[in-house]
Amino acid sequence: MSRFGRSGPPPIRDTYSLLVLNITFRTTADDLFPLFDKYGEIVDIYIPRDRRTGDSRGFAFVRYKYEDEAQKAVDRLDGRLVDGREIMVQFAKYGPNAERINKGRIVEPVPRPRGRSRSRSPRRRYRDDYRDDYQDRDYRRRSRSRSRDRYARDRYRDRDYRRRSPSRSYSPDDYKKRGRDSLSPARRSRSRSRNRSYSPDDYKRRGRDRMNGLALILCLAMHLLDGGLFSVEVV
DNA sequence: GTTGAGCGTT
Repeated sequence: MSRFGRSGPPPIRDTYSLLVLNITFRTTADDLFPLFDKYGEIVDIYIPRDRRTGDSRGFAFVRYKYEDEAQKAVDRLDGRLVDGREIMVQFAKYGPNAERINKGRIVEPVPRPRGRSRSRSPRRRYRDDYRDDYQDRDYRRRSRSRSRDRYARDRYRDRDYRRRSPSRSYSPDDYKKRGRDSLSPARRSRSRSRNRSYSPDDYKRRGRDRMNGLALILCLAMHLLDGGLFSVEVV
């Protein structure tokens, strides 16, 4: 996704991962790149998302090639206001496969459970997404208005993010504007459902109609009884 | 249209 055109994540040996917390749910790797690129050579940017909805989970990983540059990014970008929120930038502590990480760099493969004890509780560090709290109706209608294929191109390398379409491109002005926009509700797909408002009159008329129907049936029944079609002996 | 502690991929 956030890689540079290849498939799969780029090799992560000898890279330094930063964890970027507190980003907006609509901040993309494209938004982050111009910021972080200023401090060094970026290998990859990855924004974990909910696998069902595709929504951002609100944080990102930025991988640098060199430690000092990563460190510089931490120093300069930690606490910075991005899209209206103060981001937190720090070295990642865990790798993609839960490896231990030191200064953003993998130092220990995957923590092996020693012995034969398979009884170790599964690492559920993160919220358990796939549970019943999804009533399989909500995530279905989430509009995916922000295209997801935007990552699939070698955008960063070409440094063409400055002149991209105004809608999603980065530019100082854009950045400012976006910051403002983020404070006001984003206007996206305006497929508003038609106002199915019932006027009070409608409501009354409906009630009347129903009553009339009932009365009619009642009358008919009485009439039939009265007319002796059904001889009902009352004792 | 919403959320807000936290550590990731084909």
